[in-house]
Amino acid sequence: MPLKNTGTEQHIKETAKRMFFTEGKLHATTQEIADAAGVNRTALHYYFRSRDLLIAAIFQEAMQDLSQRLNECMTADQPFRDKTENIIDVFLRHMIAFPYQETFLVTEINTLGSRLINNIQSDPVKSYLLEAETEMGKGSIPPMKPVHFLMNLFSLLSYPLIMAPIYKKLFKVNGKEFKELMEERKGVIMGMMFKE
Amino acid sequence: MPLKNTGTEQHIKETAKRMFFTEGKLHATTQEIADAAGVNRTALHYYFRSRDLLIAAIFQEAMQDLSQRLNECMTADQPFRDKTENIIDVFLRHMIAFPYQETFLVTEINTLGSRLINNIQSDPVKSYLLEAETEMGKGSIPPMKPVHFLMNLFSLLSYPLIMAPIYKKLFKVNGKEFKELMEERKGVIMGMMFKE
DNA sequence: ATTTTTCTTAACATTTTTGTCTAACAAAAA
DNA sequence: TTTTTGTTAGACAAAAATGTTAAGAAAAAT
Repeated sequence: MPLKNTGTEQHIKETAKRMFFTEGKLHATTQEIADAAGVNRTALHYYFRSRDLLIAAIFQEAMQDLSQRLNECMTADQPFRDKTENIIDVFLRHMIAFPYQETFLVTEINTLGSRLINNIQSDPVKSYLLEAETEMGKGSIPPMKPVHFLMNLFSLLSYPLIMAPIYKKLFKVNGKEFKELMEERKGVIMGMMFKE
Repeated sequence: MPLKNTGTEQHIKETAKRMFFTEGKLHATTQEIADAAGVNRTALHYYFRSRDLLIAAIFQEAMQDLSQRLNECMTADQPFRDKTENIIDVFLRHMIAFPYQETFLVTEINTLGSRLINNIQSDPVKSYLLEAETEMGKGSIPPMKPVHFLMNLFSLLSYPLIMAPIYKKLFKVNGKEFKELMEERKGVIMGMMFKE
């Protein structure tokens, strides 16, 4: 089977991801995606058959990507503090590049139903939660239900980037200044999560 | 000029808000909104003229509501700790009822442009940030740029509720259990924000 | 080289969504 | 009452978005 493979399929998918995950344009039409990718809209149907299937493909990959990142970070063979620091690094970098990936996922789930995520792997998270509990016993992090610890961590990582358009106005900072603020977040978050 | 005012206009707007802000159905069509409101779709055009104007009205009110909440909370005449506790109460309650209001705002800004929010009031926030700075001097909260303190606060408040559909699966909790977790957040957040 | 397959596009068709028009009806005002 | 005004619904129209077909170009295989 010959495959010309000019990379158009990947290119379309990546362009769509950029619009959804990076630019936060959750209402993007097939025409807008095709235009942004610099291809005829038919190409989009040639590779994905329908808009819904393109969305489904993107959803699955985003879910897969999230699962894998969680997996790798949570089950890494590292001391708890290092592991958490790595989670911050990895997720913060990801949020800077794709701030609306989770928003996209949640929006799709809300419109199509939560059965879309029955394949999510919760074991790696569970093991991290156990480690957090142990750590609380040692006293290096304040005692609370481990899920709260994890929600706190992800909240501090993610929310400011999702709210960027509003925060920029509210704090009167420009794009560059906001970016600098985000670079400072790692230190801030570590300070919040661990007793210094 | 007689105004029959059967409440239909308000009812349509509230239904639309419920779909957008509470259910997170950001792609809702006029037909879906009309159906949910139990009115003919024409009523929607009669009162709002077009879909875009309905969206614009909802956007403005949501923005207004956010501004006002910020204003009232941030400039209340209270000691800093009490004030912060009140912010948590008010915003947590709001997030439980309308978890996707901010998401809606940001999505609209991303599609229509950030000039939509040039009327946002940043003075009340500024005064709260100054108070936070004073408080850091006193040592009751850890030293950091005040904006980080505020972003931390809002993150801890908001993000878990936005991610609810994913977190329920990831933590294997049902709706009731998740709701209970959210009720616990106030204490958790206070513990995170203030040195105990 | 030519045949086959993959890829890309333009033109067209269908479906979905939005918007308009008119008639019907009710309630208030004249 | 009748006239006017506000409100609702049905039918229709227009626009927007999605989907299909057919045909040609480019690459791979024979």
